[in-house]
Amino acid sequence: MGRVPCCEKVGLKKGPWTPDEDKKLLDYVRKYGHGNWRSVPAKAGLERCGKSCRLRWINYLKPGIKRGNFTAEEDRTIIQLHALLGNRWSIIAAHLPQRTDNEIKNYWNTNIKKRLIRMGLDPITHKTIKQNTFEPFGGGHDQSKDTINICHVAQWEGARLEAEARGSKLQVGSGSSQLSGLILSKIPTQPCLSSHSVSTEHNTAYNMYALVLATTHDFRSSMSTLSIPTLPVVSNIPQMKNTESILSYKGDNNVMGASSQIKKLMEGCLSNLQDDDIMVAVEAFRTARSESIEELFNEPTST
DNA sequence: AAGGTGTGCAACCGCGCATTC
DNA sequence: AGAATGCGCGGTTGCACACCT
Repeated sequence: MGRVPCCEKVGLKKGPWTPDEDKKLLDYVRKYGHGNWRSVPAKAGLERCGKSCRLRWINYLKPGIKRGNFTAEEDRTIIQLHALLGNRWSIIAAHLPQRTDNEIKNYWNTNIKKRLIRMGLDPITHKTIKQNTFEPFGGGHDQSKDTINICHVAQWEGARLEAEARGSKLQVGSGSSQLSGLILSKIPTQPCLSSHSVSTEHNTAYNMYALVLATTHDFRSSMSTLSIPTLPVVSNIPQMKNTESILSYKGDNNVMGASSQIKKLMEGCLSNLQDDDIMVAVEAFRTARSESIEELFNEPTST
């Protein structure tokens, strides 16, 4: 059975909202609150889908929304959080309280992404593009390069999942601001397979940051954020001798297979997470200062 | 001036998750 | 337990405007 549409779409208006519609929605929500969004259009006298009303309210009408140019500080926060979280716009937006996820997403796609590309950085991994070449499999590529890339992706994914987990926690968090030794750590460029020789380029250019949650202040590992005692499963990734065993690399070419495994195994760790971790990390991140990000902001924004 | 192209952004769509019944 | 429902998210689309030729 297919999914039932969120509302009866026949006869409903689509497209840009008029000032009159805005006023109706604004007046209604101010008076009664939105309650069940599906019922809002009828009650507010709008010929719109409830979903459309919700979107309009969240992205435009809700009080306290800041519009207009992003500040350099906001830019930094977005870039840093994106490096950690990927396209988790809602979580990123949670750290820019007056901005909406939609606005941040648009800003990323139309502005920051292009600037990163122009600088030769991959907007997804934030690595230099030339070292991030996932060539089509079976296309006469260098296997050792692929292996290294896989290791990097696995490291990256692990780090990202940790951060993401904290983001999720934050979203539903209770607001406690007690710190638990959260630090920011730079993941080194250490090759995962010692038998392979790795170019200096790989070693110097691969700067990946991750949030590290340590339950004690005894940070035994300065080598990798993924070697955290409280996250044993994740910590295994960089040391894996046989990456294919977890990545299903040749089987389905899907590195995300590792992510889902890690994700599942990490679930048990989430209960230890503290609120506000992300914000603390962002502050730490700002202090740590990624060279490439600094470079980005030294570059003129207009061409 | 007119047509083509690029850009930015608001809004839509479909999916997945959570909640309710 | 499972279907129905609602919400939120991320990806995508389409329109309006700016700029170029």
